[in-house]
Amino acid sequence: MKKTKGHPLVEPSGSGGKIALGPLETFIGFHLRIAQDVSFQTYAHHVGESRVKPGRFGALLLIGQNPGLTQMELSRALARDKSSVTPLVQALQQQGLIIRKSCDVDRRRVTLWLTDAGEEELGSLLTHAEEHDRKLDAIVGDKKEEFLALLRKIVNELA
Amino acid sequence: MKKTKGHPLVEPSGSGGKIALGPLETFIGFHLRIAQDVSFQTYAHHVGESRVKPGRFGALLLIGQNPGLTQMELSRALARDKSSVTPLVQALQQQGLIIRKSCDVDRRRVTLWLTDAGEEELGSLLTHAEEHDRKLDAIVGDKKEEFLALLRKIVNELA
DNA sequence: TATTGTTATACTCTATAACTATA
DNA sequence: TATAGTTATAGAGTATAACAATA
Repeated sequence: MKKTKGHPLVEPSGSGGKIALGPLETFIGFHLRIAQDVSFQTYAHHVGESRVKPGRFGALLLIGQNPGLTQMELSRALARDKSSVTPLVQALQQQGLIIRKSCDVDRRRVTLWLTDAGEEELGSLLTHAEEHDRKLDAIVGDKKEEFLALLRKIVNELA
Repeated sequence: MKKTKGHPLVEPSGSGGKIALGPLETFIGFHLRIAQDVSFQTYAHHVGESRVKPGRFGALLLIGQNPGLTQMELSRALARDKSSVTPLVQALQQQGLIIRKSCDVDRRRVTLWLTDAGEEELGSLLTHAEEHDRKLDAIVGDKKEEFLALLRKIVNELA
């Protein structure tokens, strides 16, 4: 992906972007999608050649914040099917970032724990994420709390 | 995916959601991601068994709003590589929703046009999208303009 | 019977690189 | 040389269904 000056779909008019959006101009869902896309791609580019793909960062962080999390709990937290979690945690294990222990009280369950390397990697990823989010903070400015409140409201009323 | 009551990650505390988020609590990027995810899944579920996947809606709409768009223009507008656009437009063509004509003035180019069926399908998709976005409107309320302005600002300053 | 996790399988979306044809 | 589009190919990410082990 080339680095562009301004997003082709949400450009200040007159700058040469001639694509018409029609009804989408005022769709919240559409702008949410583009903003998330740009934010994610910027972050992914920033992290670059990290060993941990952006999509795995969330899992690593949830395990770090909730040691002993089971795969089903992780599945629910990520809102992904359990069969999608299996290859994810296997990859993290293979990278030496987590260990998986079977649960004593319910031997069906697998609990997840960060290794020392996992803690270290998570710390590094968090540093990058914080840098990225500081850019977003600067853009949003003093509207941040209001903005976050609306995003949370969307999540809670739609889910 | 099961229909859940409240998103597992952004739940009013005390409702049984015991997953800790740590630093993510105040990350704009994180909340953007979850909000977009929920919004998208709600829309996808709403459209249901449509012939056109949510991801193709954007392309169909851009062609509808910009008749004669070339594949490269579509590629830039969607911020996707041209090689990703080829199978996309081929699928839309196979569904009888668009036609592709080679451009007279530059015979390398392919221009894209909706068929009557494409117009009809787009109309139906737009109706669903509007219904979905009305839910978002209700959630955001009178903060909508401010909210959209922030989303646009994120896109323009990050891209 | 219900739940946890795995496996087999498949589909979508995306990209890189090499190619053709035009310019 | 540079651009528009295709093809071959590969890699994430995801889901459904059938399964084994356990509750």
